[in-house]
Amino acid sequence: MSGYDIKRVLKSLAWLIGDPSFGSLYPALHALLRDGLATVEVRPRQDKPPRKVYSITDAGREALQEWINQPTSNASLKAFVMRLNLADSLSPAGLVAHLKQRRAQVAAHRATLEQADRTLNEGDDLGQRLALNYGLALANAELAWLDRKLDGLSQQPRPAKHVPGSRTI
Amino acid sequence: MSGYDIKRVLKSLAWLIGDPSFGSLYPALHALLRDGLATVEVRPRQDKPPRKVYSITDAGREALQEWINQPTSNASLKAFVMRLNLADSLSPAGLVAHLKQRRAQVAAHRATLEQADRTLNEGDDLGQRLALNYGLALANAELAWLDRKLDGLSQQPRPAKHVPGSRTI
DNA sequence: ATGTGCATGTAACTGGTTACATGATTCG
DNA sequence: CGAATCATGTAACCAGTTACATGCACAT
Repeated sequence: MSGYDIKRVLKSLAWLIGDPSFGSLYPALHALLRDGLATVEVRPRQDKPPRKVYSITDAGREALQEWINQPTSNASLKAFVMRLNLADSLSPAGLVAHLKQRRAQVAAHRATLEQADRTLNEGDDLGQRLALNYGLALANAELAWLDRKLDGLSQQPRPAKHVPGSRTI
Repeated sequence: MSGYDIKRVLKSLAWLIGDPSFGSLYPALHALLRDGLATVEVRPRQDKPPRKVYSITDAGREALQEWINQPTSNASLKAFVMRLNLADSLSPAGLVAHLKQRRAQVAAHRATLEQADRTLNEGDDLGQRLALNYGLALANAELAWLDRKLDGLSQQPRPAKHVPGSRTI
């Protein structure tokens, strides 16, 4: 993809992972080139300015794999979605491990929220209770989603062929 | 509260809003003092190091109100939770407005996710589809939560007295 | 005694944003 | 014909983290 393309994809997930500026994206791409993790190919087009199409190298794939596999101690939503987005590069087993890891983290997080909710006595700060309640709702929704996906993945580890109209995912 | 107290509260919501380091928290507190938005009171304690208890000033309250009221163009989860956490400082009507604003933003966001989901054809990138699906699930959960809260707030704008065992929020 | 939690701070570094700069194309 | 979108980049600035520095209290 080109830098612009990457920006567009990231933008579509802006709610989850934010939307990096070109001022950080292009330098990052240049750094990848410098480190041999990616290559560029300048594609001239009719009546259009040429685009710079970046491709990942073997070294890049290796580094990516390493990044994906390193355990995320912090339960950062952003990092999780980024990894999810790159799930292709994971083996099916790796994906399951990733989801399970996330599940454990969210469950732990929910426990701390519930703990905080319990210690916060009735009369207290409405705002804090609202925020806590919100967090719990989101955590529960995420756990439900993770369980659904994990269930689906364990039942049919690799959907051999696409059945028209099934829309699994 | 003291800087340490603030850190603890923020930490309990780390999943939602992250957990700022002391290296940013203390300087921020000093800046508030400098700008007259807060005051400190040093409270010496028996057998313990003194704590610096910060209090908001009228000017600070004003600035906070301004911050809360300014429309959040970016649907940042972090900013939303922060505002939620400070809902006390809002009038009940302000809180409702805030929730409604958020509802509109999340709905818009869900629409863009659905759009992206539709354009992403079947065979495409599993990772991207997973991330999109995840985003949709979270968005739907949040919308449901917002609707529930908005419903509750419109029915009893201000619960006059606490009824034991009700646990509304 | 040693480590963990309380409690406060500073300085170097880093990663990111904002603003700037350029230029072609497409749409109303 | 001007505005928006495509498309790429650089430089100044800023907000935050990491690492460092200090010291007391409490539990194992």
